[in-house]
Amino acid sequence: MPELPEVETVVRTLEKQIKDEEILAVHVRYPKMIEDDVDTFEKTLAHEHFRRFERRGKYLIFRMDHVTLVAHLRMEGRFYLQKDDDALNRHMHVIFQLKDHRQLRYQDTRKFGRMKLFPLDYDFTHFKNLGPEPLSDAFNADYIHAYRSGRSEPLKSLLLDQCFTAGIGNIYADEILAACGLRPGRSCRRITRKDEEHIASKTKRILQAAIKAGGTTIRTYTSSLGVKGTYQSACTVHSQKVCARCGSEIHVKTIGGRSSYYCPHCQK
DNA sequence: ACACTGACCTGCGAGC
DNA sequence: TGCTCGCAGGTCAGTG
Repeated sequence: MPELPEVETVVRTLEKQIKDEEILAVHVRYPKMIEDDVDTFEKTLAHEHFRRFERRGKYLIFRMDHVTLVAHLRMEGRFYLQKDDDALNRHMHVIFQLKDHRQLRYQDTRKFGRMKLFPLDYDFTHFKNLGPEPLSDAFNADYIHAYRSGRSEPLKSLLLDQCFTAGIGNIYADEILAACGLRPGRSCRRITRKDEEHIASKTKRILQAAIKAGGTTIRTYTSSLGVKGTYQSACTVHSQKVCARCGSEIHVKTIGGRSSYYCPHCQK
């Protein structure tokens, strides 16, 4: 499940590997993956070069010469960079033939990922009503206070709301709330100023640590190009049986439609 | 306007 | 062993 740290890792890894590489041709094997007309998509990207690599929330943004390619990995999307004579597997849905006999291959077992083209200078600041980047100064206690006013949803749902802040998914939402000592089911109406400050600071600390570790490798997800993150060993509650802090049994509860892990002893 | 549910997909593991 | 079923989760459309 690529979240912000995993997407950041993929973007930075691809930047190292394919910056200024030319696409000779694109082959889309699963048309629904492309939100544009597939023929136009393939033709537009031919002979474009990967120039700049950006991320907004969980979206990967590739600035080419004349167009911007945006990709969302959803749950299981990943990029591989392989030789063009390496065998394809049946989950590789979009193939970018590069000039140097390599292919950038988008693999997605569950076919949830999407790609779309935008104008070269498209501004993604307010894209899809995405909230501020959690690592930016704009994501602070005052902002959290203003956003949650008038709302009563569980804290877990708030953190997963991409309009609140962009890039947090199920794993990091659980980890952030554990670090704050707050239960995922707690109403966002019932928190204090101190909690708001904790949410802002713990979010930044956890995401930064995860980026440093190259993201989390959990279940089916590994980063592109064989890069494996190591952050999963730092998870204190998510997918855990026992609380790393107090040894209590971790509880799992569905909140906002997602399994939420928490320690009933450490989180109130 | 807000909050919740199901659809999109496939593979995997539990249970019978 | 072999089958069915539920679950995994990011986003969005649809519903209450």
